[in-house]
Amino acid sequence: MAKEPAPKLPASTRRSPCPVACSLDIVGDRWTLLIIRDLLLGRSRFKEFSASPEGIPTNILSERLVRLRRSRIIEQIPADDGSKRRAYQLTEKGEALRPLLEALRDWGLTWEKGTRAALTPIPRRRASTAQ
Amino acid sequence: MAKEPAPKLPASTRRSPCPVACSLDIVGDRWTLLIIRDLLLGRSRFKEFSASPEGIPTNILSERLVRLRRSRIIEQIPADDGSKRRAYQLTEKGEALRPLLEALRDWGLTWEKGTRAALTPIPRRRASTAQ
DNA sequence: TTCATTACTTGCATTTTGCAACCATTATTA
DNA sequence: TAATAATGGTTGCAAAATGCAAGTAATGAA
Repeated sequence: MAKEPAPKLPASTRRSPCPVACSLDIVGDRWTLLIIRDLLLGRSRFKEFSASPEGIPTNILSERLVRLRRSRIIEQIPADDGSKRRAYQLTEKGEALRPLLEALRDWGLTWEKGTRAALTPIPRRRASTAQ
Repeated sequence: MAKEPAPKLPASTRRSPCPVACSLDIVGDRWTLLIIRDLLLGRSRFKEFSASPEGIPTNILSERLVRLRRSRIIEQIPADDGSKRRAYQLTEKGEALRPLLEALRDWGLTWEKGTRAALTPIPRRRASTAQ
């Protein structure tokens, strides 16, 4: 990871106690929610996030994954392909962002011409269900 | 306004046709949705946005207001205090962001300790209802 | 053991942010 | 009416974040 982005985001560094502002402190940038989107779509590996059409730079992706793990929105699990590599998956806290992503999707579909649905409801996967 | 931020945000400058990515191109930063929050709470003047506890810098606020008008999310109307000054209000497209803000609020309230509700449902105001 | 892939890190140029100061109108007051 | 204050911004600049290309360490495959 490139640079330490503050130890744990303690409540004292928040801009205000407003839950909207607080949520934006955590997921309010151009890339973080795209990673969440990919996870909701079933993607789980660094390479898969990197391959998404928006083309997130690898240094940004790497830093965001660290930040998301610190915020307990994602966790690392053993990859289900038998290799030693690890995969990412949403925690319960991360899964709870689904309505937010759906709201973003619905607004975009309704008000911006030329967008096409990408975030369809997919079956939830739960931790330790390595299937 | 400080610097022209691209004429109209034509579809061709989008990172992808994904409606989530497209929405984030428009409202995906740390400040824009706080302005929308304030508008949903009934605030309508530059000074009121500026006075919110998160303390948005005035140059950022100014640039975001221009951008939001370009995206037809807000519009300027005559202030309802009889003065020559103008106020901002949400368009229908902007009001349609309400579920998104509610999702942000709910997630913050549930998962981040120490946040307090700020975005409560308030009666809608419609354009040209200068009351 | 060599090569390819994955999952990153590093360096650097460009862009955005944040802060403080300043300025032009509009409104208030004396 | 003149002076003063408040509103709604700009401007300049330092610091931080972003984006791109290139490099690297640790697997995994042949």
